[in-house]
Amino acid sequence: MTNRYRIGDLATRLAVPTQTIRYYEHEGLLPKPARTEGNYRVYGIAERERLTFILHCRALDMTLDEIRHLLRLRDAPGQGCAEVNAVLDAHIGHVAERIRLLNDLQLQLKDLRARCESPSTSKDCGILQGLASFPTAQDGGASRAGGHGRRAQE
Amino acid sequence: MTNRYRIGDLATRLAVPTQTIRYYEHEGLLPKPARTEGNYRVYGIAERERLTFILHCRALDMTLDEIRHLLRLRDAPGQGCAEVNAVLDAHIGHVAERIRLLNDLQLQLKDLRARCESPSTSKDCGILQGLASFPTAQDGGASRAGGHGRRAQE
DNA sequence: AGAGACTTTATAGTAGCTTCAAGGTCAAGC
DNA sequence: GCTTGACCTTGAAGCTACTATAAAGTCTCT
Repeated sequence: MTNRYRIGDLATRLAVPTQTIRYYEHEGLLPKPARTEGNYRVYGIAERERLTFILHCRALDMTLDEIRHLLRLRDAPGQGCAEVNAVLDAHIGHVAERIRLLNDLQLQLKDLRARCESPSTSKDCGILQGLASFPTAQDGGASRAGGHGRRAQE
Repeated sequence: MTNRYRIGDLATRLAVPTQTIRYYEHEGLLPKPARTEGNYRVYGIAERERLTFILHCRALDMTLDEIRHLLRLRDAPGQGCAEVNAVLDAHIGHVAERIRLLNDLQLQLKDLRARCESPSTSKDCGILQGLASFPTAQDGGASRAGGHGRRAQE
């Protein structure tokens, strides 16, 4: 029976760092596991499935808060699942919004880039001038709400 | 002549928090400004234009590192501007990649969402089951490199 | 008994801010 | 002169979702 794992086993099997598992425990996404005599964490099938669930959600770019929410719903099997749909729909909405913002952004960037096709000195560079005088995005543009976070580990 | 600002004036005019201006100074994007007798920062037109440049770059979702790079090029007006083009092209590439990842994600999310159109109990919810058993994105999917950072200040 | 792989906890660092705390400065009003 | 309130100062902590490091303890094999 391979249904008892130490943290490293679980980490290897699910291809996630051990620290991340401990972090999820710290954040309350995973319960505090049983311990061996030597104080090592011991996980069973239930925990493995719970972690799999979490990792799938993360792969879909949900925040830990969204995942916490889904886990709570998952832990209440008698409840209706309308709320599950709501969480997912909200997430789909967030992603759609981000895509929209990034597409806007891409248009602006290409527009800017087109200002300097012919090499000149940076004193006369259409791009640098564009960045200095471009109309500030008052409310229609990407503003600073577009979000960052690319380059997680490039 | 309205070409001397205290930090609050500048912040109001460019619609950015004062702390952010101080932060950019700390990060070396803005130079250390002159001070009044009472140790208040004083800004002139040049600083205002520099900050405008920075804010436009941020509105285009560039990182502070990218902006630092562009500012350095801007401060060397005799240099060719091929490097400006390169920075911008790289940034356009980053944004394109993020859009691609998010589109993938959106497909997966909609697929998942389609598993639960009819309301049932969460014990039988197709979405929760899908999240528990979905094939883990080994390397082709969005994985965890897709980046976060949405909801900067929702 | 000792080497090496694994585990434990606690702490600090990442990006780009935002928020807070404790205090100093300045102009107006009484 | 003194107070009120708006503004400014610095420094430190908090946010997300980890990642990395350090110093120590445990386990397994020979």
